[in-house]
Amino acid sequence: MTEFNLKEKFKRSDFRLTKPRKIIFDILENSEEHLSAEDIYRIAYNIYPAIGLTTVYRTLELLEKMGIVLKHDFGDGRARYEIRETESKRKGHHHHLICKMCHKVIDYKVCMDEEKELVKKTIEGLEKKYGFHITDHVIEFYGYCKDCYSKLENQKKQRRGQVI
Amino acid sequence: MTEFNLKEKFKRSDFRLTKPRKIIFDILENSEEHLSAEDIYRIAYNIYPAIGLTTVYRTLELLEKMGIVLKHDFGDGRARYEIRETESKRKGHHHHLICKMCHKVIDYKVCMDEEKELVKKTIEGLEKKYGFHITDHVIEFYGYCKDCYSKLENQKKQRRGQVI
DNA sequence: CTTGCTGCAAAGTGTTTGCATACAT
DNA sequence: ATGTATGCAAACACTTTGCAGCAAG
Repeated sequence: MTEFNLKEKFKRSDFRLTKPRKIIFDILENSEEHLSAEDIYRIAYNIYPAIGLTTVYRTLELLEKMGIVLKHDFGDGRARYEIRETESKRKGHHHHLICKMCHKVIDYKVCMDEEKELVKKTIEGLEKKYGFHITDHVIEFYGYCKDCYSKLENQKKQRRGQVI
Repeated sequence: MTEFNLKEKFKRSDFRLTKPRKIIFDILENSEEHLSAEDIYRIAYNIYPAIGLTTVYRTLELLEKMGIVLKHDFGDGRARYEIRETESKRKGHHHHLICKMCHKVIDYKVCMDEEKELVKKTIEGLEKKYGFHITDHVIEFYGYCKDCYSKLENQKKQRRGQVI
């Protein structure tokens, strides 16, 4: 059985359960979003204005090293953090669909057993072949969302118009 | 038939084929690595010391927008660029295996038709469901390479030793 | 009490921008 | 000739570090 409470998990570790950490854990556990350090800082600040952005960065770094949080780069110039599915009651395993223009990210649930099976097989193969110890995988699809795609098409049309 | 020469492709476009661009194209076409802007700048500098790092960034941005180059973040704090397989005689379609500690990246070729089929099916499903126009996908496995993994294990042992 | 954790300010680092000049077409 | 592309320097934005004080265990 997986334990879904970061605070519990932390008490059992050698790290200290401080006020800033408690707040950051709550935010991560209760968010569906991909939060940046700044996002988390702002939310935390409302609860506990004494908190510093540095602490947010340091806590996230710690959580990442502990394998509790995943750090992503979706191309908008800042790292985004997300709690792992095994640590969250809310998030199941999912992949990402990312707009290269507005950087919107859609989580989509993986339902196909076929895919899970294939990923498992791939991991086994890679670990054997390259001697890696694999802990995570990322499957992401990049492109343009509906809105940005039509903007793009309009731009093309306009450019053609100017040339004529 | 795909055209494998960036310079040719560029002549047909509305952009100007300048000396810095020629050099950057050559570097990208002839490299097997995932180069950073700085890497490319250094190689280019040896051929043409008048080149500026800014130009490298701007050229890479342009190539990315044209869909000729892929920009990656492997977690070492700088973007890395790689020519697309359709633009290169050298690189076939591949995915990445990334060490979270030393940031080494292994390219592995995808041979399984099963996987290609699944990816195709997934893309079609996502485009329909979310109205996205998908242009790229990324499949990456993260973990620790053999060396870093044993370093990690040693650290754990030492820490246990200290506690006793 | 001990020492890990915190917040602040400052430094660091990759990347982008403003601008006058050079150059491809 | 004309307008795009360039290189430099400066600006930016996110992230990390040094340090003295605070507080969890």
